[in-house]
Amino acid sequence: MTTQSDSTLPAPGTRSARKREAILAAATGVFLKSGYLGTNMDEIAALSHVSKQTVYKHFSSKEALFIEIVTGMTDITGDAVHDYFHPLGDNDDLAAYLEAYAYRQLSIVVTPRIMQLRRLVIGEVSRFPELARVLYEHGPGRALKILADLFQQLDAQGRLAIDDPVMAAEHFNWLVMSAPLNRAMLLGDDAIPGEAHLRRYAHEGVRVFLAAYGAR
Amino acid sequence: MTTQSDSTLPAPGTRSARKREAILAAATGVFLKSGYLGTNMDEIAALSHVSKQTVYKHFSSKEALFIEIVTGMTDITGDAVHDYFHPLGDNDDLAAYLEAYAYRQLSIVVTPRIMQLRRLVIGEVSRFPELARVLYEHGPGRALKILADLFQQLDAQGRLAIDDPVMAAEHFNWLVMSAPLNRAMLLGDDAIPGEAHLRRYAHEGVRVFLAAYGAR
DNA sequence: GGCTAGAACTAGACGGTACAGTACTACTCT
DNA sequence: AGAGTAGTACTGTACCGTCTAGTTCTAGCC
Repeated sequence: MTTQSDSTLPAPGTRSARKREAILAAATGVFLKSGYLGTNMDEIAALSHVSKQTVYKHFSSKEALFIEIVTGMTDITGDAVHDYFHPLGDNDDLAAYLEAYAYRQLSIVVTPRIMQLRRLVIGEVSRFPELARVLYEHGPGRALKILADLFQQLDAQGRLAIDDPVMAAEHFNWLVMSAPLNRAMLLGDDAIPGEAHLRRYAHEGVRVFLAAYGAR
Repeated sequence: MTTQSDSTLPAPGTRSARKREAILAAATGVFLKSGYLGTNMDEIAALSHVSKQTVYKHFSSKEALFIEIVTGMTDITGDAVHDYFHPLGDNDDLAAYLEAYAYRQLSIVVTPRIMQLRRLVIGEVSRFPELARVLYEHGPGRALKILADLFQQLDAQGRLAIDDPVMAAEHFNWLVMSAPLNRAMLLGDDAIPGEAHLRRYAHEGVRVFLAAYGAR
């Protein structure tokens, strides 16, 4: 699931690999701060304490470096949300289970770095449509698929009453995520709600969801 | 509510005013297509069949022109959503009323131009935080305020059962808007759902909302 | 350990291009 | 007549990607 600019990466731990990591780290910061066009390669070189030559030895162009960074962050974030996903046991409390899932997702996504990544990718949809598609599929798309499967199962078990699992997944996902996400997208990182608020969004979102889709 | 770059606008209908409109129209297209940094003033001048001198006679800088365009579009769109807002009569069907409101909002916002405006503003949050704040307040912020007031009234009338009107407004708003909005934000204008789909989002959103907040 | 060949890296200059905003002269609409 | 505009050259700056010459690291071998 990882993408790399070249077929050969330097062996980990070597000087080359360390430089490469330094470049990636610095470039990530600069791209997130200044956007694609607003970023210049001299600043990246300076910030990573590396010569521009070395930057171009590791990444063939500004565009390649940008793509590498965005896909990397996208992969890592998507994995973080779903890696700890454990199935629901027959005797587990459904509301608590959904709330825990909702809160984990919120607390990972509604984060300054990830919010800025979203802003960056959204701003570049026309220049890099493929990148935005990947972000959608590794983010909301993946979550929606998992939730739809889960809800279909729970419907079959009689624990939920669901006609259209995909619609239900969308409702669940956005009931929980939308309010804090959209606020933070436009109002900036200062508008990111604290932990208590996020827990409340998770709780109330699940409450509404179960009122509409709970087994009768 | 309208913003203007200078305190004096040319009298409408004059050559000056016509040129100004031509510049605004052309610049809108270019900014929406290429973003702030990706836009160049020569292209705007050429597209509006006007010399660069004239562009700078009407707008003091690229930044001023950009701000003018974004605030203008934001104002117009916010007004379009709420101008036709008529209050709910005592005997009107609540579900139908909410569905109509939801559909109107969807059909205005989930539109190539407005989606591209959102992408543009979101991508420039760090460069123009004030612009993003204005977009939030004239868009979601305004809608949330109106909905919260409405829900509070309906709760007092016993037609809804609502503890927290703001939370309810957020749930309503995003139940309806989020799925199509987020798809289109990242997947591009081709992913904008057709009318039938938008109606279904409005219908299902209202259904879930009423299941959770309907009077018992 | 010490030695060497080759790879990786540094520092900065440079070519080429793009572009915001200005200057200047001639034209044209009111 | 005179304000507004066209056309276009120009200034100054920014920046991607390359090049060059000199330096430092690394891996393998004695």
